[in-house]
Amino acid sequence: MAGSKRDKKDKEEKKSKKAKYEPEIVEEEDADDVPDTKELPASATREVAEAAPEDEFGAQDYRKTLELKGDHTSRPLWVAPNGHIFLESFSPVYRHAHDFLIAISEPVCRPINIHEYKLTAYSLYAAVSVGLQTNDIIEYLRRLSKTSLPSGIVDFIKLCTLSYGKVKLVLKHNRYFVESQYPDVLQKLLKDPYIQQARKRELDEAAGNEALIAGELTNKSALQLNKPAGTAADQQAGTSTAANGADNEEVKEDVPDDIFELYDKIDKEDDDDEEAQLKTVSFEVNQDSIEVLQKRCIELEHPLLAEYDFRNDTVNPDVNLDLKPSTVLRPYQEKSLRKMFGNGRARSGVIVLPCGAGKTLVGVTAACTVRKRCICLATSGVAVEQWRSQFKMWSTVDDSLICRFTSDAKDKPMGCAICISTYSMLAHSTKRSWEAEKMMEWLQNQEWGLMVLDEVQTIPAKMFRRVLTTVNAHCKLGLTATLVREDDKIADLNFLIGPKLYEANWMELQNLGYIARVQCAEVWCPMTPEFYSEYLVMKSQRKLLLSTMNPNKFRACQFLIRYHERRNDKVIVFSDNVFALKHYAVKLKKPYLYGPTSQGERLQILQNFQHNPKVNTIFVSKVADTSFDLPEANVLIQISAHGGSRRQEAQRLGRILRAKKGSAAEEYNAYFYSLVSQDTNEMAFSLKRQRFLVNQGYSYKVITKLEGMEKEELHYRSREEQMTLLHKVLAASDEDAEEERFMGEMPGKFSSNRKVGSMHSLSGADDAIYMEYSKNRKRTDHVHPLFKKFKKL
DNA sequence: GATGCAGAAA
DNA sequence: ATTCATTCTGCATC
Repeated sequence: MAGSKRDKKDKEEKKSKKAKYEPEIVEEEDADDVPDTKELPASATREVAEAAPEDEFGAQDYRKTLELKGDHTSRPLWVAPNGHIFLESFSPVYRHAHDFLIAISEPVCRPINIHEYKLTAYSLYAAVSVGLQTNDIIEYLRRLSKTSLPSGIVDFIKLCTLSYGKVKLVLKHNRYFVESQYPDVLQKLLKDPYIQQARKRELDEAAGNEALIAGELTNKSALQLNKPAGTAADQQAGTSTAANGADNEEVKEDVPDDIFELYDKIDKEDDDDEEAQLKTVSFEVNQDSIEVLQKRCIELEHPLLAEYDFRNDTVNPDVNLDLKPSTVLRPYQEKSLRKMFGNGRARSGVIVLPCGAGKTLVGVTAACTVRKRCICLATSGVAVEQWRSQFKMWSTVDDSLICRFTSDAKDKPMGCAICISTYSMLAHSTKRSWEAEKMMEWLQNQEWGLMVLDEVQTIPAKMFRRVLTTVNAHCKLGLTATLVREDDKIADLNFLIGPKLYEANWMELQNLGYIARVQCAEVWCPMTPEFYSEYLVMKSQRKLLLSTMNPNKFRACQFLIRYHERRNDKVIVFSDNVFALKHYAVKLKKPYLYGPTSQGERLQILQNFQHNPKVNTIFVSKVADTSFDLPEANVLIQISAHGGSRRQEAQRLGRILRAKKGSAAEEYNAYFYSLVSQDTNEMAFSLKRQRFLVNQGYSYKVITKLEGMEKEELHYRSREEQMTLLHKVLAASDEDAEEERFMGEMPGKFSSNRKVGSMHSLSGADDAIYMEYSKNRKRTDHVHPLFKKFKKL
């Protein structure tokens, strides 16, 4: 066993050349400095080695290695030896298989028919920490699979899961301990120099015991594990499992029995998977070293599980906090909470739900379940207010128990049950006001039951670390809409907060009517000749401006606004570029809102948009990416977006995702347009931005011509108007970059650009191609270029 | 006291 | 590589 493990590791190291194994000892004099955690431990990121013959197209043929089962048609999965799993979404047991796969693997891509998942060490670690056991995983996978399981997969699962979940990090009396029921595991960990450093020694030595103190912290609670009672989550839990049962009955005949048998078994075990174990060994660790410790433990393949046995915590007082009887949770919200509280304790981790799907309610319910002091962190002051009002809306909490802590609202902290603050407030590094200083002291001296971290993906990792290390909480719950980032920092969440506990499938929520059904479209706007010739000569920053100010784009935007206003839709237009934002808004006589807009004015604009039937369109900058709710909007037009940020695209889509009422008859009830200037950088960026949503199953329709646009009276129809606009744009950009423009005129310097230009100026031919393209794809049934690859599947 | 602006930080 | 928007604080008002 140990031998095969070593082999595996060697193989991995060879495969990913960046794997670094020699630990560097932390410098003594720089105790504050956290060692570099950017590099993820190889054991955490590793994947299963590829082992299949490839043809010249990279397709792999497993017919020789895997045996197809006789009844394969009624089993939903293909498990490839490289750890990728393919699920038929039309299978009668789709739901079960999906729940299972979400628990053990990462979703890669979920278009209509076949969903792709990937087994990783992290995902298996997460599976163990929500209560699944090695044999269950293998067994269930085997039963769902159409073929025999690749032996490499079985080994990989064993390797990743057997050692996981055996060591816990617990907070007791405001001190941290590493705890385990397996003394040999702790012994092994303590041989590591990092972990030795992290260990707090005085205590053990004072007790005159060099070795581990066995049984010092006996885990009595393991004996009495009941499901949390009294919350709506539990009342609903019963009904929804009953519904699942009904599903089973209907389809059972078509499906091999073993699939259901095991599912029921796992379902039961999930609740009481822990056997009564009385011997627990532990050692104390320094709070400052927690992060190093966590990282090291992952590298040693014993990730620390952070669980909070809140119902047996007699040190911290219970707080009077319950959900209102009228509060009803949606099935997926319960499901995510059941992952968190599955064994009667609170597990730390991340819950991923799309915007508008009710993340806040999940957080509130978690707080009401734990019923200990709870600290909530949000990204902005506005969000803090929103959390407060949501707490009041869903729970019975008394106003006096909520304590806000922001620069302009500091409630009295004493005796409060819920503290809501911002990340920047807690992470503030420079001088604090007297009041803030006092408040921080108090916060740090508390032992918090639950820490809720909102919009966890947007926080810079550094700030995040500071927050996590200054405040002590038994359990951390991260909430987010998207677990993607363009940098690699997202994996840090895994050991800073905990594993992903639950991730919703956007398409599924859409089909069930919990979020709006969105039609995504990419509208291609040809550049006018004048703008394009300038575009070719400009440097990249101003290319951006020119492509967003493209008169044809403006006209498309105006047309779409008019079209949707006639249908009584509420439209928001996004522009990252402030100049474009103002110009569009002023020209179209619509209100706009951006950074410098004062708090009061923002409120006014938003309220008008919500209640005033005359204000149906607003223009917003990046500010609206996060922070405030726009519950009414159902049309979104994006005229400029910076870079290829998948997260931004997803977040913006989220702005119109709140389910709309009274439109069940229509196929779509929300619209998302991305206006793209043809032949510019925007095309490439737009493709990149869409990747996340495409993986979630959304499809983008390409529109090259908007029906009925000719008939409308729109701005910038004549060449004169367009030229005036061009001059205005150039003048505006000249203001801040005069010399650059001058350089642009010089023949030598930009010759290469000009060459590109001359190639593109053959674009008479290009136009012809696009014309043909649009003809083929006109109206219905277009296949976006992106989807070609899915068709092959 | 609230409001508004500058300056720093991330 | 830059821009934009954010949050703090402190100091000036009215």
